[in-house]
Amino acid sequence: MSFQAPKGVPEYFPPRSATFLAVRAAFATAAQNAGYSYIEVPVFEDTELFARGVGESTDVVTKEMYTFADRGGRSVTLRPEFTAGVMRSTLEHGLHHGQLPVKLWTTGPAFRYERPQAGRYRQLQQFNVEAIGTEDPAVDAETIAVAWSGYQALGLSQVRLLLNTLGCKQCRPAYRAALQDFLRGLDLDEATRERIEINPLRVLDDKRPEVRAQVENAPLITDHLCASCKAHHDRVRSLLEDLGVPWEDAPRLVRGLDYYTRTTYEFDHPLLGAQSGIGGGGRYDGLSEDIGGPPLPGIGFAVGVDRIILAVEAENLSQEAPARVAVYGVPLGEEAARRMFRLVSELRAAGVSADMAFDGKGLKGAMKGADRSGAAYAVILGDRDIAAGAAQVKDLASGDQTSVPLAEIITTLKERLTP
RNA sequence: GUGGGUGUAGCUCAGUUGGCAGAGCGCCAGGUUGUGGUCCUGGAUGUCGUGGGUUCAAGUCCCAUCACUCACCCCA
Repeated sequence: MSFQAPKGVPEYFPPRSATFLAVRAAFATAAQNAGYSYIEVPVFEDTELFARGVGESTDVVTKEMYTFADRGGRSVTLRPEFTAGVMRSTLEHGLHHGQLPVKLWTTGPAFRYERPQAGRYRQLQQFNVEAIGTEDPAVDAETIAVAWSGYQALGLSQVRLLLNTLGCKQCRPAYRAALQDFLRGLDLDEATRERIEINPLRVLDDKRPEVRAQVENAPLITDHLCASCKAHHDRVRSLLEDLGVPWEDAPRLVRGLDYYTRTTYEFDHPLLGAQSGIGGGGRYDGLSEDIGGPPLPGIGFAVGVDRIILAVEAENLSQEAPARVAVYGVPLGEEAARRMFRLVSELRAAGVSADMAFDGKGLKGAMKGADRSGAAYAVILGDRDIAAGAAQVKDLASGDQTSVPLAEIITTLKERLTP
């Protein structure tokens, strides 16, 4: 076969795809339980939305976007993240004109043109939660709790929560200037020196040891917070404490998107190698205005479904493939195949999952199919049985087999399958 | 964008100083002509990533190229 999946695009097929759905379901349940509603937003948007929303100084915008001209000459971009699109949709449809906050969740693929590696893909699957129109630190803590319960529901026990604040429009500029003063005095490579001028906070997050050593004594935002940011941050932390969600203060934690303000956080998993961030979020109080909307604060997170799958596997939590069906039909001969096809359909209509052997398979092959389907019962039907007006119902676990009149097959199986 | 590693059966991988292309798992069939899962026996499947070079002879050595992969950077 001469085709292969595009570079950097992971695919999930059975049995592993079950874990994919389980991860989504765990977070969807957590979000729904906390009163978040589903929103479906476009996979591509006007390029300008991301440029302004995510930020011109970010790597995501400057070198990682899948941007192209459509046939009408418009520049569109496959979403590199969800928050800008969710905010745009909220503003466009006036969701914020009702009671606030607007609490939304969404999920699907996002796209970034990067060199793939373990846990880093060009098409990545995210699960997002956004609470728009609130400054209440309790909602900051709520979003963290929602993500946390998603991880818990999957059984992950090694997730670390790193928490920081980035200050706000009032206090960040002064801190930024102080940080730049400090960083300009260091011995750094050219790319990093440029970053000092564009986005100095990100230098703090550099993972290279030689950089880390030098920023050891850099001024920290936590020492430069205004009174309201400090109160906000303290409140978030004390609420987390009330909930029993453990966190680590990470005063050097910076997120890569420009819109973050105040609360920022990241979930890490120690077993994943270089790309250990399995989720991250924060407050984006200026985003609405950045894209031409009214002042409208917000807080939310994205978790990486692909990386969570890796974490689930690293902690050996992958579930065994569930039985595909409860009943499997084994027809012998043309007439039996026709009757079985209808019986299987009737079983499904009666709420009993069922499959059957096709292609005129022989008894041995069909029974093998029954075994692999994970079915609890096989229904065997041959000419002999049709003549007798009955089918053989075999309990595949015990091997016991009984003859059941055709008219009673469905009720018998329903009964036996009900615990 | 930068650097390292790896390409052999459907999958995971072995393949010696260059000398007949292999194993396990899976798949198919038979043992059992109406019975799966265990067991036994047998069977099929390869442009050895691709192109070139060296050699009597290349999976093995050399060059190029492509793909995959890990890491930097960045982020979910």
